[in-house]
This record gives sequence, structure tokens and C-alpha cells, in this order.
Amino acid sequence: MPFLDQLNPKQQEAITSVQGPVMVVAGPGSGKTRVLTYRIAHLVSIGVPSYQILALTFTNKAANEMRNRIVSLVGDKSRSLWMGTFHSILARVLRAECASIGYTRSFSIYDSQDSLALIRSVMKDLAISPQQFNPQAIRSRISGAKNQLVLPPDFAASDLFEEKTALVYSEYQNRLEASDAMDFDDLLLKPIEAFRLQKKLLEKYQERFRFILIDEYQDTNHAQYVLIKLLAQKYRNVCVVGDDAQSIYAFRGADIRNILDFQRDYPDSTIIRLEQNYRSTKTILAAADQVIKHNSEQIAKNLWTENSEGEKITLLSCRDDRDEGMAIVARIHAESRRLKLDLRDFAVMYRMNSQSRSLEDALNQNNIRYIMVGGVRFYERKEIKDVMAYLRLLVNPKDDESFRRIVNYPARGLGETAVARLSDFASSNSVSLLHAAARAPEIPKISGKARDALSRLAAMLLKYQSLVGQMSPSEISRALIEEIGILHLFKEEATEEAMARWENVQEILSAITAFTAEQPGAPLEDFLQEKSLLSDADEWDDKKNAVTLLTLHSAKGLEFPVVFITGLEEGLLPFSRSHTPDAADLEEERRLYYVGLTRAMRKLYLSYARSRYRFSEVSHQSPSRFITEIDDSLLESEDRQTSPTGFPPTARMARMRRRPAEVFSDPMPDYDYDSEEALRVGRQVLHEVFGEGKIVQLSGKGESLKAVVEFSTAGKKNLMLKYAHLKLL
DNA sequence: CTCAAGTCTCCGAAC
DNA sequence: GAGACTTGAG
Repeated sequence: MPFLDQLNPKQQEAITSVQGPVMVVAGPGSGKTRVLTYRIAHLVSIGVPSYQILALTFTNKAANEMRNRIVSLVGDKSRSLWMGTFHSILARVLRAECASIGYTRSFSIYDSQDSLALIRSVMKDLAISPQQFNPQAIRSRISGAKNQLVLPPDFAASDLFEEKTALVYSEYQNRLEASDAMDFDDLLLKPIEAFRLQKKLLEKYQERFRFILIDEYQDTNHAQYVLIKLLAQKYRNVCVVGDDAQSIYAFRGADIRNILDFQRDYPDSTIIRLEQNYRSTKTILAAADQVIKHNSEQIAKNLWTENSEGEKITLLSCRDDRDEGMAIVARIHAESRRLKLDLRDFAVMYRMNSQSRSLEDALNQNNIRYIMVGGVRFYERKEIKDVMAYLRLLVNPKDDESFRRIVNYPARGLGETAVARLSDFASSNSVSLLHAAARAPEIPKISGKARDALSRLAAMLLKYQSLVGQMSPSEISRALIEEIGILHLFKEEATEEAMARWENVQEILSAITAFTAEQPGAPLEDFLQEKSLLSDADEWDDKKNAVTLLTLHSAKGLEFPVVFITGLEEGLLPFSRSHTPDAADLEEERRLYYVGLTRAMRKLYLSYARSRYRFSEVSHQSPSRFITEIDDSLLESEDRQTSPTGFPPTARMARMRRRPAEVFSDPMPDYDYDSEEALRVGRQVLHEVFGEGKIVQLSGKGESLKAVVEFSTAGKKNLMLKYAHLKLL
């Protein structure tokens, strides 16, 4: 094995122990990707047919890069290995096996936006008030149930909110199935259901996937865990790679217990620890280690590196978010000259997408090229979703959610009432909205104008639908877009925004053309499904020489010579909605911070702003506890308001905390409770509609005194006290 | 009944 | 700061 000698003994062991279950605990920068790549190459080189290998990665981009690397190591015979994200691999399995679960191969995949729209529509039909029961909350509760493999009949409600959720859940699932559509959770749930019910089918895939590898195992959820358990049952050649310290997706159902359960399920498993870090300086690694030691739950690790000591970590104390942007720009200028780096060597990370704005402004003003990972994703833009909805209807005429989306776009005089009549007709005749529209003349109580519009729309869509087999995806989309005329509409509008939309629609047309060129003969539904499953990181163009802006979440798996972690402020990082973050949440926030810290190779910057625009209001921030979790000896600081260097960070921060009003240019807002003597955070109150609740936050004064109240049934509400008429309990 | 403009609400990280 | 919801004119 010629490539083995480039690796350390632990890595070699992880690559060559191919029989039986293996768990690799891989610290950051320990060469995990290399291990996965070489392990697969090794499997192929010892004669395992590549189609028997299933490798589940965190992004499709990572999968493609790894695949190319493997091909370059062991040749073309490795091409046909199954590698991709859980969702894209399973979509592929579902396309092949759709008949046995009552779907067609061109089923639609609903993203969270689509799914929320469907939930709203279900709630409307069930007369459940979205004011009283937050559709988002219901959606995430349903998603949670699905991740736990709890189906509507088994969903046990323990309070009013859950009773409503149960009703919505069951109808939501009916509507998805009737629309030949699945949400992201179904892509996991449906195969598991099928495997459990159909022994033959499970055996088929157990035979196919004899060697299973899973990257980022710490971020798998219960459904993924069960799926792997089913598939690996027979041959037990399963290799999981992960790092508990980098688990950052509990909010979407990831379960750290999967790591512990792995050892229980496979007591004979080999455990290999990769503890040598090849990425970062000693300073950066030490800081990361100090931070993560504050967490109580973790597998003990002893990370080390042969890399140099490196430079100190620089803390930038900024006046506000604009100043933070300017400070970072200045440092990018200075460091690119000093360290002879390209723009692509810099990454700026933040907790939430909205923080990117002030950073973008600063970069734009200074003509520094940047690219953003995530944010408003291409395929989530309105105009793109509209075009995709039209295309989805061509391959899946039952897709009612897509129909609703485009029924009056562009405007055809079809309003809420017309759609309601159409919808009634469709459900009483058990047909899709599109097919109901085709029978518009039969629909009762509908205006002549609406009738014509529906007939015309249906006729157009059915016409293109019949052409799907005869024209290429690219030809048919161009013809359809032309007939809808949206490009002309954008041109006429001629605003900057409309031109951007015009460009985006052109871009998606090019994407379809590229798809047709790359995969001649592949049907349109493959394009649609592929694009539904792109991740933020997949859309990241790392070839461009530009500064990368990204959230800490999407930074996972990446590395950069210079990293800026911004917004180190209490409430933002660690993020919390209340003043006292939950201990479990705090630990997850700390892991997220740890992920950010360990992305840096040579130089790390931390920054915070003393005030920041949040929800179009100025809010005053105190520095994050996460700063003080790094030892002073590893830090140096630049205070943007006083002197460029000066005080050691902790001393200076302490001074600021003690006397905020004198140090800050704006005084801290002081809530005036005097006029509303009895109102305090923590008080129990009664509201006419929402019932009993507890005040969790107060803001504003006098007339505009506002309170955030946590109700036991209705969740959190933001109330103007002038109108809310709360009774104290 | 529809549409555009205006108002209000909500706000996290994402496959 | 975006999207859902409301309002008022046609």
C-alpha cells in the first residue's frame, strides 16, 4: 500500500482495520478526511467492489472531493461507490424503491419553507389559530417527532399545544402523501419504514452496502442511527468517525448518545483515537482545549501538535458592529501583507446570518472581495423557488404546495377566494389542485375571470408536462420560462432588485443546461431533487480568491490560515434568548465556539462590539464569558476606543463591566419599573386569550412598556402592556 | 374580489 | 429586515 507510509500509526490503524465495527474519535485537524479517503481507497485496493461501499459525508461537496481523490489513488473502478449525504443517498434509494412505498420516482422534496407553508395551510383548514399556536413551533415539534420515528398514530400529546400539534401532524402527513411529496425528515423515515416492513428490501440493501462509513457521526440523529443499525446488522462492517466535542446540531435532533450507544451495540468494536493535530499552532490548540474543558460532558482527549507555538490570539474590542467590520478590514489588509496571504486565506465567522450585513458593508467599502457561505441561499430565493415550483409541477402534477405557490404568480387575478373554491372542489373530488384547475368550468361559485385564468394555467402546465419526455430538461425549462414571461416582467420593472432576479433566473437556466450537459438523458426530477438537497457548503465556491464569510455552523470541516470569530458577546455567543442560558445549551454553544477556534491554522482573532444593532434597535452588549475562558497568556488585545494595545484583556474587561456608563458613549438602557411597580421579571400573570404565563423580559417605558411573557399553552409572546391588560397573579 | 401599499410581528444555527 | 397579515382603493 504505497500511500500508507505518509500516515501516522493511529491513522494507519484506522485505515487498515477493515473488518468489524470501528469507531474513530478524531480531534480537530487530525487528518480525519485523509483517513476516510484512504480507508475507502484501501478497501477498493484489496478487492472490495466499490458499489458495496457506502460513505456518508456531511456535505455533497466533501463527497465529490473525496471521490475524486480516491479515483486518483486507485483508479476508475472506485467511481461507483455510494458517497454523499444521508439525504441524497436516501433520495437515490427512494427513487429506486418508490413503488413499494406508494410514491413515484418524481416525488417532490419539501424544504423547511415549503413544509411551513403546508403547515400553515393545514392549520387554516383545521381552524387552529396561528396567533395562539406558532406554526414554526408546531413544525419543529413535528420534525422532532419524525426524527424520533414517532408517527402520527403514536404521537402522545401531554398538553394543549401538543394536542393541536397531533392534529396538524396527522393531516400534514396525509397532505404530503397525497401530493407525492416528502419533507427532509421523510427522506430518513420512509426508508426505515420500508426496511422494517419489507424484509426482502432490507436484505437487498444489507447485501449492497457491506462496508459502511459515516463521517461527523456526532451529528447524526436517532433516525440516522436506526437506519445504520438496520443496514449494518448483517455484515457489521461499519466505521464511524466523529468528535463529541464538535457536536453542534442538537437543535435539529442530533444525539450525542449515538456515540455512546455505538459502543453498546458493538461491544467488540475497535476504538481508535486520532489526537495529533496537523492544523493549528500550539497557541490555538491550547486555547481551544482550555475552552472545551469547561464542558462537563465529554470523552477525554489529549490533543497535541508538533506545529510551532505561533502567535498570540488577538482580541479586538470594538465600539459597535460597524467598528467591528472596520477593525477586521484593517487586520485583513495588514495580515495579508505581513504574512503574504491571499484573500482566500481569511475567514470571518459569526453566530447568526444577520451579523454578515455590517461585515459586508465594511468589506464592500474597502473593495475587498468576499464570498458568503449560506445566508439567503440561491435555491431559497423567491424567484428561484417560483421557477422550481413550475418545474416541479411538470414532473409531479400532484404537488399542491407548488401549485399554490405559482397559482397567482405572475398575477392572474386568482386571489384567496378563487383558490379556496378550487381547493374545496379538489378535495371533494380527490384530485390535485392542478387537475381541479383543468376542470375549472365544473367548479361552483367561481367568477368567469378566475375560471378562464385557471383553465389557461392548467392547459399550459399540462401541455409542458406532456412534452417532458420529448424535450431535454434544459429546452423545456427555457420554453416554459419564456411562456410565463417572468424575465420580461423583471426587465420592465427595471429596478436593481428586479435585475438581480433576472440574473438569478438566468443562472438557474444555465444550471439546468449544465446539468443536461453533464448527465445527458437524466430526467428533470433528478435535477430538482439534487438541488433540493444542496447544503450551504455545497454552494460555496472555494476556487474564488476572496474572504469567506460564514456562520460557525457552516465552518465545520473547513480550515483557514486566519480566522476571525466575531460577536463574542453574552447573548450572541453564547446565544441565548433569556438571561440565563440552559446548561445544555451553553455546552452546545461552547462546542460551536470550539469548532470555530479549531478552524484556524496560523492566526486567530476574536472580536466583540460593545453595542450592536439588533432588530433595528441599538442593544448594549457585554463581552462573552467565552473570552475569559482562554488564558490571558495566550491573548493580546486591541481596544478600538482607547489605545491600540494597553491593558491586558481581563483587567480591561473588568473595568468596563464595573463602570459601563462612563466607558460607553451611550448609557446603558435602564428599565423604569417605578411606574409599573408590580411588574417584574418572574411575575405570574393572566392574559384574556393566552391564559397563565410568566414575565421573562421587560422593555420600554411608560406608554411603550413591553413584556415578553412565557405562556404555559401559547408559548412566548411579546406584548404591549398598554393593550395586553395583564392581571397579576 | 383582487391587488398594492402599509403595518405588524417575529427573529438561531440547517439537511 | 423579511415575510405574514391588514387595509383601502379600484
